[in-house]
Amino acid sequence: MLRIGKLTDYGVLLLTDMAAAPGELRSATELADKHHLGGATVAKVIKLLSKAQLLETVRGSGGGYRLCCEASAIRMSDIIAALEGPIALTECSVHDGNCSIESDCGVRTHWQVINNAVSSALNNVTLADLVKPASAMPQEQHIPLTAVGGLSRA
Amino acid sequence: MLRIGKLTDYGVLLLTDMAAAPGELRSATELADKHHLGGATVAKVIKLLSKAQLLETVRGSGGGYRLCCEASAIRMSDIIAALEGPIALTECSVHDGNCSIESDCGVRTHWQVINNAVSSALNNVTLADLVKPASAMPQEQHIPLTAVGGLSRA
DNA sequence: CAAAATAGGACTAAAATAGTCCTGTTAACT
DNA sequence: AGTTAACAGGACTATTTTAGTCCTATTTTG
Repeated sequence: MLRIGKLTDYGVLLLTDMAAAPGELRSATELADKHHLGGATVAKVIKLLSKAQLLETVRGSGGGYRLCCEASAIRMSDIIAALEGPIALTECSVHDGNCSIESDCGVRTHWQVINNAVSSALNNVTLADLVKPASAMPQEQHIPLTAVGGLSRA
Repeated sequence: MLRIGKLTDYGVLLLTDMAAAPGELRSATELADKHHLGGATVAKVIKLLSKAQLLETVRGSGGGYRLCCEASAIRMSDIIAALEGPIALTECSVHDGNCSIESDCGVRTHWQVINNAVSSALNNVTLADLVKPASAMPQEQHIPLTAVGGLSRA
């Protein structure tokens, strides 16, 4: 299973919630209560999102968080990058060098191809798409490879 | 980092190697030596690929493995599924039910959207694409979301 | 100055992954 | 027939990653 961490899952949940009431401030505890998640955990997730500037924060009593911008401007790839680090399927695609089998590997460049395909997919789904009813989403369709490549790390 | 396991990495390496000399039989130890990987580890990876029928196997002395079919018929999604199980980013997209926050979640359906985007990308990269020189791969290109959806679990 | 928030980092516990090993089966070769 | 080279399958262990918690500092309102 090509896996994404739970924290990212929570992150998407929280962001989706916030996107539903744009501009409103939400405190971490408020969100934790609402979604039945641990307060500390929510705080952790939200701090990461905030550090990545996907959220605007207001400090001090009465403060909280809100989306940095329109839901349509927040891409899935941004969210994942914020919570799991750079989108890369393998080590060698993130920092190019020193894997043990590097010398004869020759596959490294090819992982880039795959990474690009995935990044590209993730760049094209935004928070706004998640808020829309799922029925509005398109169905299966073959994408020729020539339309898939690209994107080194936007 | 949206991560794929090391075993999958090895798997791609081994398959790529085999794709370069189609039809030739390779033993697990031979492959391990060639790529400086542990014999037991290679055996494990290769047995998984074989169980998923991406490889044909010949048992007994002098036996070994070879690709089940043309490189262009082996999709990245097949390889990942063989080595990591069904392609799904979150638990709840694989077996629908019983996550702790299920009741108010409402995001579950949306993960499907994301899964589909990723699956689709992975369905459109084959072993043959990895064997080709990377320069032959297409560059960045915007894919409208309407072209991305689909694919419930091919 | 007290209370309600966020900021940031350190620590612990739990889960997933990688790696190893063992025992059984199949087939070639002598 | 016996020995050897290979695959099949599963169990186990160690390592690494991830999740979750907690503590201390800072900011701002009332």
